[in-house]
Amino acid sequence: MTTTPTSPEAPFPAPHHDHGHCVATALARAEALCQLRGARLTGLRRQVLELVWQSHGPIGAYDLLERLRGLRTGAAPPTVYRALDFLMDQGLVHRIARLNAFVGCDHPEAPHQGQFLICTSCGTAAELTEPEIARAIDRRAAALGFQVESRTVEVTGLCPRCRPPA
Amino acid sequence: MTTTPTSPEAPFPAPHHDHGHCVATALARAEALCQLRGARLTGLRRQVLELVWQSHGPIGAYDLLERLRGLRTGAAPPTVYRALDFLMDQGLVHRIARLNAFVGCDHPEAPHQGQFLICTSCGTAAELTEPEIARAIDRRAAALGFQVESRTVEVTGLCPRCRPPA
DNA sequence: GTCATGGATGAAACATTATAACATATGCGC
DNA sequence: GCGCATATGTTATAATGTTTCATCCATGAC
Repeated sequence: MTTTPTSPEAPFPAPHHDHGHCVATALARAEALCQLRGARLTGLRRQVLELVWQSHGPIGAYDLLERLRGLRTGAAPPTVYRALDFLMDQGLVHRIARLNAFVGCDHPEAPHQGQFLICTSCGTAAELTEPEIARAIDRRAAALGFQVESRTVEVTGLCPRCRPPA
Repeated sequence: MTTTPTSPEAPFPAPHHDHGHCVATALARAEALCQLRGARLTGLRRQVLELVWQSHGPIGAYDLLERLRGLRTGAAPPTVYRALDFLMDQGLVHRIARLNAFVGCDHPEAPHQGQFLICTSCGTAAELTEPEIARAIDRRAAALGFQVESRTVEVTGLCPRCRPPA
C-alpha cells in the first residue's frame, strides 16, 4: 500500500489522497473493534464518527451538529456530545483541548492519549505516538512523586506543506 | 531560604506555607519585570494578577471576575480577559487548556510555555520546565518537518500528597 | 498649557462550547 | 410479552469567551 497518508511515518496526509478510503477504513475498524468489545456502535454514533473522519481535521462539536442535522432531524447538542463521549471512551476519537475540537484516531486498538502536531495555517492535526515524549514526562513526574493518569501534548506550528521552504 | 515552596525542585507547594509571601513576591517580580520592559502593569492588571496568585491554583476567568467585583465595580468579562491577555503576553500567567483556567507563573523572566502536572484530587497545578520533554517533542516534530511554535503539555494525575501512600 | 494620539477601560450585547434534567424509545435477556 | 439497562429526544440552562463602540487617561509634540 503506497498511499497510507495516516501511517505513523507520515502523519500529515497528502493533499489529494483518497479520503473516502480513509473514512471507510476507519469506520470498518471501529465496527470490528466495537463488536470485539461488545460496545454498541449505533447508527447515530457511527454517523458522528463518519462526520468526524470526513472533516479531515479537528472539528468542533457544533460544526458536527450542523452536519448531523443534514443526516437526521432533531439532533441537539447532547446528541453530539453523547456520541462523542462514547467514541472517546472507545478511543475512536480524541479531543484537542486547545481547539475545543475532535479528531478521529488512527489506531484505536490500544487505549492511549494522543499527542498532536497542529498546523496553525491549514488546521490539520497529526497524531503522534512517541514513547520518548511520554517517557520524558513520566520520568520527571516520578521524580516529583506525581502519579500520572493522562498526558495531553498539543504542539502548534507549521506543517511541512505550510512552512516556508527554506 | 528554606521555605521556597514554588522552587523548581519542589513544585508542589507545602500545605501550610505562607502563601501571602508567595503572592507578594510574585507581584514584586511582575512590577520589576514590567518596568524593565516598558509594559504597563496598571492597577487593574495588578489586581487580576494578585487574584490569580491568591487562588493558589488554577482559577477560571469567571471566578476571577467574581472576586474582582469585590475589589472594583463594573467589572465585566472583557475586563478579566483583557487583563489576562496582557498577563499572558508578559509571561506572568499561563493558561491551562484542559481546565479553561489560569495560573500564575513562577519564573516569568524568560518567555516559555508551561508544562503542568495537575492533581485531579486537590486541583493544584505544578509547573515544570523540563528541557528533556521539549527536546523529545522537538526531535519528533523536526523528523516530520514540522516547525514548532508552542508546546502544550498538561499531565493529570495525583500529586504526592493525594496519591495513595504505597 | 493644551492638544492630538494611542493605549486602557467601561459597558452592552452576543457567540461559542458544554451540561443538566427529565421524558421517551429501543434493544436484549428472560 | 416483560422488565431492565442503555440509548436517544427534547428543552432549558450553564460556563466560557468575543465583538463592538464609547469613554477615559497617560504621554509626548508643539
